[in-house]
Amino acid sequence: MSTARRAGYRDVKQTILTRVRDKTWPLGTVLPGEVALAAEFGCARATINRAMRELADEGVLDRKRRAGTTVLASPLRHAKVAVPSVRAEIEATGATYRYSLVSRAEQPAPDWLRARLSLAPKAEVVHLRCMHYADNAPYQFEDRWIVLDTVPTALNESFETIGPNDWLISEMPLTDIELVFSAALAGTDYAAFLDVAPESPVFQVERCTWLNGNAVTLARMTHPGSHRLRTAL
Amino acid sequence: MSTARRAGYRDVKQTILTRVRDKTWPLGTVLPGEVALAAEFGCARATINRAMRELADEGVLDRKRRAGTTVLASPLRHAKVAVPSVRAEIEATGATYRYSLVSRAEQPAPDWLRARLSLAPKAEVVHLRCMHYADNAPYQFEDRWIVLDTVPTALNESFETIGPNDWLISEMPLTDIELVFSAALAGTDYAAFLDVAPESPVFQVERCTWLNGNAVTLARMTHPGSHRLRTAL
DNA sequence: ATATTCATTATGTCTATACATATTAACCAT
DNA sequence: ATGGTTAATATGTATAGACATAATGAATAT
Repeated sequence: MSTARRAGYRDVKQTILTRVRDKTWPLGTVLPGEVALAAEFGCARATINRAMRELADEGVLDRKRRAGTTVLASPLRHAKVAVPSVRAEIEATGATYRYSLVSRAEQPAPDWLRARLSLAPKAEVVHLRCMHYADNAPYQFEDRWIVLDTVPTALNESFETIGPNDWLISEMPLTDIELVFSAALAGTDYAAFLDVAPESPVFQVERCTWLNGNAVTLARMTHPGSHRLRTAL
Repeated sequence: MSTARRAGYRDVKQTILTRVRDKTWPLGTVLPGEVALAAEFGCARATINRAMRELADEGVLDRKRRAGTTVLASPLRHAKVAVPSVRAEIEATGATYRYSLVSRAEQPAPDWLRARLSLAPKAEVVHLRCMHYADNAPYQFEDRWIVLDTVPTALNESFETIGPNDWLISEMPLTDIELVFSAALAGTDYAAFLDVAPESPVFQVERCTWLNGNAVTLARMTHPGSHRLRTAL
């Protein structure tokens, strides 16, 4: 009558999750060991192991050798933020993407940037300013600094037809990303590029990327305040 | 001479990652099958499987039955955003946390909220307005709506000493979260609470949470524009 | 009391094997 | 050509058994 196939790791995960959610196993509970659960579910220890390991990866459980598996405090502490390239972000909405280079300069890294990225005193960077349009409406103004010590090939690239983000993705491996979100006022500079009033709010995302501890690039991306970064999980 | 223990799944992961990064296996490459790699690394197929599966989970590889495993475009598409409670967020910086309830009202859900959370026409909500201080300086103004159909116990809670977020965490399980980040102007209302000028920018995070498809609560959290939400991966 | 040693225990990882399942490519009939 | 059937194939999942490793707590020595 029932569809009871043997329990797979998904079934086990689901059941454990339910028991955590309905407080059958409240906060801090140490769950039965893998062998015990394997007996209960009638499956192999490896199956229980995978279920519990994945729940631990997802932040639901905490596992320690010898100590056993415990229920963690807040089941949902983390959300994933998609970090698509602007192009992908725009094209995903069905709009037409257009890129335009505003300026390009090779220069010594300004002090604030050296401090921010822990650069050497005489580090050189390429500073780009770019615009990204969605259906010809201003979508994002991008201030981009690329560290030449880490990415020397940036010297030979004009960035007139390809955006720095798309170029870097195809050119450079990355190991770390740091994101900072904040709000600011448009001011005269951004206002002109984004076609909004200087006293209107703008939404900024700063993205630093690193390769094995060496700074690769810093991007400061500015959107009209009406822009919304949506994410789920 | 070499420390060559038998390759574990971590070693396999590392080696594959290196080959992806140094373009030994460029974008779109279909990697050798699991059996072939198992032979190369001198380990069992399950070991290769785990390594590749985890890399797929991390967004480096794409796996399809029969089609094989391919190298994905952007090695870092997702970042995790920590969603701590305000209290934890403030106390993590070493500052003293203070909470204060501004207002509390039980009312029918306004139209925009009903639409936003897909509520029934006659749904009732508790609307709270709260302030969170770090070292007695305004840190966050919180507009909070709690859906009474889903959380009836909110009726009996005054929220005068405990913030709605802390209360909900201890009270309710959650299954889904949606976050929206944006920028806005303070305006007279927020300005007074956050102690900033009305024409200054504010940073807003809207958080909807759900339990099995039923809306639990919506929080609109407003910070002074200088606030920075930092995240890494 | 304090430190050291050591057995115990739960998880961590690997192996070899088996069967399931999605997808493609080749084949065949129309 | 077109459409449907089928076999081959790579991954997906499960199994039992084995050994590794970290953490605990008890027993022991200082």
